Amino acid sequence: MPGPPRVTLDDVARRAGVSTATASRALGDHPHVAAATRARVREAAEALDYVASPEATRLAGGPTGRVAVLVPHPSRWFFGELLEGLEAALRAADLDLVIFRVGGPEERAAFFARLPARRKVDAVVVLAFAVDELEHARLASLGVDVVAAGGRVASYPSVGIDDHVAGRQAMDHLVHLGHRRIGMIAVGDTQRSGAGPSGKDVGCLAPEPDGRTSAWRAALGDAGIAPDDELVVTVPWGGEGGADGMARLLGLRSPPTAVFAHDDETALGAIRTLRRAGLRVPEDLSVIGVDDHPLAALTDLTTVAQPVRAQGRRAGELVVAALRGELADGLPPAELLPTRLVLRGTTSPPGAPR
Amino acid sequence: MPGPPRVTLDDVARRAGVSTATASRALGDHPHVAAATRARVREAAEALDYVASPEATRLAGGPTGRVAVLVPHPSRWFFGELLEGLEAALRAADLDLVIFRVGGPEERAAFFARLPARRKVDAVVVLAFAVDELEHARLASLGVDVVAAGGRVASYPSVGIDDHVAGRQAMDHLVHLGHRRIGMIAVGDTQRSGAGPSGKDVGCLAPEPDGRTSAWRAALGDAGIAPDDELVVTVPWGGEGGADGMARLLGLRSPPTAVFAHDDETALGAIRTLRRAGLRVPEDLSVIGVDDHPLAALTDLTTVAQPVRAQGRRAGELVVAALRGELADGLPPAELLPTRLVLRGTTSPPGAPR
DNA sequence: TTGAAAGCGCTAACAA
DNA sequence: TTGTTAGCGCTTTCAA
Repeated sequence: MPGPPRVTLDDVARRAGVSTATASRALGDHPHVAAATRARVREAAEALDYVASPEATRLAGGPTGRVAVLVPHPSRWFFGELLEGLEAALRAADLDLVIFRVGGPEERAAFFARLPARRKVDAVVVLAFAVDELEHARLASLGVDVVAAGGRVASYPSVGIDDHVAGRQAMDHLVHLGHRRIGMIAVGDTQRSGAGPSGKDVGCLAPEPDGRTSAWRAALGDAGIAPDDELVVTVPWGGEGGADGMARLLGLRSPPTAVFAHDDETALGAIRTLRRAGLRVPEDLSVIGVDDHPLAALTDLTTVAQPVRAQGRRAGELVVAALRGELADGLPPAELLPTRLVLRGTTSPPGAPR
Repeated sequence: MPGPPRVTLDDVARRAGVSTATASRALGDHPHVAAATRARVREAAEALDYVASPEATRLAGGPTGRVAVLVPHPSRWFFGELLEGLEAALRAADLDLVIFRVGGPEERAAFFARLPARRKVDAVVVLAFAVDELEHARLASLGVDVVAAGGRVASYPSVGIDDHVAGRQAMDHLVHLGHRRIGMIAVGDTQRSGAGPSGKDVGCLAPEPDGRTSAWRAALGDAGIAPDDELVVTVPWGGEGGADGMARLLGLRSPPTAVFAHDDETALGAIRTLRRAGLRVPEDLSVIGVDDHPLAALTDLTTVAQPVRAQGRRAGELVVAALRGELADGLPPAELLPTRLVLRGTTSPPGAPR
């Protein structure tokens, strides 16, 4: 690996017949550079295929041009979509994305203990997880901008959806269909690192603890139905979790006629359990999810769609704005992107003719 | 954003009572440093919570400590898994992962034209796509090590599976069940950027053009069945593609009794079409995929499992070895990880009693 | 074994 | 508007 011959700013400056200082200014779009000079420098740079050394740039006081992203589970569709959107927005601004996985509690603790992103990035994007007090302090110690995507974190600018509204869209749909006994398969927040070091978990830094579940309760209340907590089961994320949750609901003395699953993958798991139990969806039991995962369309799953990639993209734009110092002071903005009900084939009125 | 007070090597050296040169050597595990001195420096660094500035390190001639990964579609399970494995291996070696999306032809062309990774990384990992001659040259111009994961690229060290073997495992299973008319839903290689600039596509740099399809042909041949090309349909990647492919196969004068889908998501799409057509799986038609996607277990899909995350992890290890100069010279190693048939509920003998 | 000193390539005062 | 110059924090000769 000999490496290509390095073209330096000196080379460019020499070719353009100016000093390196002028060359630097010209390339950096600084004011006070004659248009002709600027053009000449640009040409020289172009001709020489010049690329500034990011290291030297940074060392001399510039930004790193890098953004860290903290992602719990890169292989899940939701996070992958966020990542795609984020990458696109940052790439457009010529920023590089450095990925840090913070999945399980150990990985997460390791990240915040060692802070491997230290001194390496201009900003950090947190993907869809609650940040506790200690973590918040560690992040602050990086001295860089922080943005949250895919979930709200009160202390940072963020972009996400309103989980309560999304939940209401799902629940209201079921209620309007005439269901009165509606189950909920919630997903245990495996993201939480547990209670903080002080023993108290810091709610104010966490995303809405349970927007979708609170929507379940509220929708029932508004419909004059007394919420039966027995109908809420909490499971680990994923299809298997959904399958288990559904099994638990079916084991109730009085099972629900409809189920609101935290997300599409959980919903698909629930449907598997129903199929295995010989129950028909939606004739015997309706199921609705959240996300509009590609497989939802494929499996004809009724769901509440959320624009995931757009959340990532918008978060990237917030990062760019923050780095330009264009973010308004005061309360960090919390942008909520719209969700919408997508009617498909897994919901129908209760006891509908097969 | 005031940023934290920066601790420099000078601070560490001063605290340890040595020169920066010695401190640098001590921290960098160089020879010719007294054990006691080394310990003292280490302590000082620890106490001061010192982190070397990567920029300064690099500028002074060290490595960047960064690896670029070129990924076509971050939101797909397969790529997400590769990413997770890769990140884990690199993180263990204290290397950062910078992500570059190279999805569509434009993005891809843009990447290779601008080469935004230039001067920023010590190595590049290419995730599961063919690299044409021009791209190969551009990558070489980076002057860094290149490793391929999730697919073979002849000129680079790589880790993947043997697509032909995987295909045979699937096909042989169907053949052994007694199927003689077996369809194949292949996935169009949307990764190829098309013919190179010279008009000729460079086969030698591409992964096996079609291991799974060649397995289809070979398995039939070995079973004494004349392959009918009509039974091979090529579709775009994804569930919808699979659904279309299946529809085309059903439209044949003589449809197959079993179908080998390129991957699980394609297979799931195919199954949807079958369900909508009122056909039972596997009684009327068997379906098998490749991957062992989490949803395969959930949907009881018979498949050929491949260890995706392990491929990513192993690729990361190859990168680390390469950076240490530990990679044997000569032919780049092509590691093939084992695949295995996972029997589930979507395959059965043809015309099996329902 | 350790220290002094010279850069690495760039940006940002400060002068001109 | 442009040039001169002094670092940014580290690694690495070369001497001691």
